[in-house]
Amino acid sequence: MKTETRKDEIINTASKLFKEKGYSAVTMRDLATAMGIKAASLYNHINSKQEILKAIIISIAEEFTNGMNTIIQSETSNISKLESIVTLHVNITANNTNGMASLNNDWMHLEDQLDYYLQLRNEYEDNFLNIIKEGISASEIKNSNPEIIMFSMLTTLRSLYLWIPKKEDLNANDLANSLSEVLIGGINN
Amino acid sequence: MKTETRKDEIINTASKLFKEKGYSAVTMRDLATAMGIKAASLYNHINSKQEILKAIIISIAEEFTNGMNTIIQSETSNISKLESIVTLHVNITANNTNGMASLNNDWMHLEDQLDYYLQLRNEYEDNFLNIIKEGISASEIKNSNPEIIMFSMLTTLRSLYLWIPKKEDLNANDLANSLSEVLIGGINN
DNA sequence: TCTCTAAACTAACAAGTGTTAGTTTAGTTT
DNA sequence: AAACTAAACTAACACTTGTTAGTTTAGAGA
Repeated sequence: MKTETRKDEIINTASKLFKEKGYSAVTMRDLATAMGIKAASLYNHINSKQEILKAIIISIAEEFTNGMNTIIQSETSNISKLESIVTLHVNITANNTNGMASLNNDWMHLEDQLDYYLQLRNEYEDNFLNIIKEGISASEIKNSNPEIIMFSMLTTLRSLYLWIPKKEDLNANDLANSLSEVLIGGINN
Repeated sequence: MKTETRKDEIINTASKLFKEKGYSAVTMRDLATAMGIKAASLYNHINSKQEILKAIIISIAEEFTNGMNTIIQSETSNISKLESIVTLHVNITANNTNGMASLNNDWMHLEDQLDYYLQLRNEYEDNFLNIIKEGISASEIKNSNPEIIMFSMLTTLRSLYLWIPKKEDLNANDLANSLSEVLIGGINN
């Protein structure tokens, strides 16, 4: 755990503000005020507002990609892969709640990195859907519309950032288990 | 079906733009361009940008409140009330996809009407949660954490606006049925 | 033809936007 | 003591923002 640089502090503060009002509604003066400095001083540490957004979103997106790659390479049942996906989302979200808000709500304001982000997202969803389809083929999962199953799971998981901060008492493992029960218990044969 | 006034056209166009980039990132000049007119001309029909947001969000929020009131007064099982909630979301979303995006993502930019919106939302969630709790008491529903069940259902339903436009071929009834199967089938005893 | 009206226009405003340039401050290293 | 460095500052820029005021246009009703 490296010590937090001033740049990291700025990015973390920005994440919090972006979560509350969205990227476009947060000005560099808002961010500076939250840091207790003047707007121009921010530029000693970062190059642009856009760079902050990119730093927040891309690193999380890559965490998801890495996690998914590990999961698809694992030799287990498809149900257990889905459980791993739930855990992946709970873990990533639990340690970067604010950043997840930007990933969900402000990705379209990425400029140079927009295409790269969309590529990662599409690959992620393709992998997710394949696990469900193979689960259905293997009779592990009910023969419902696989896209609806993925949609239902993924939107729930993507919204965790709204829910986790309200339940500080609940630990990540318990939450992942309860969620798996609700989300997967339902589609299990 | 009254004919659409110029004001309605503006609100509908605004909904579409707000869905794509969010309220704060859409300028009055963007909106005017999309309408094929100049920004100042918008003010012949509307009083402010804020009024547009209010018109979009509050009317939908009230539709949900009305729908929920009908459901809680109906004399059926709690499971069937949950199915009605799914249908309510599918129907409202299907005929105002763009508006649902603002309701989900831009409610915090409401000014005068923010408290009213939050009141409606809180009441809605309280009613939703009560149905689940009563369903558990009556052994209609698995004894899982009721808040997690609501969270899972509600976030899925709130994200329908992203999903419905991609599946024009699927009709609202089929979607509501499939969704109920996935969402409720899982928690049914 | 004259008047009315819906809906567009041009021009401008005051405030707010992201960002740059150059300077000051205070602590650390040589 | 001198030099360096991280991190703040003031001042300003060019541009964009929502909005207002006053004017023009074109079609409908009298």
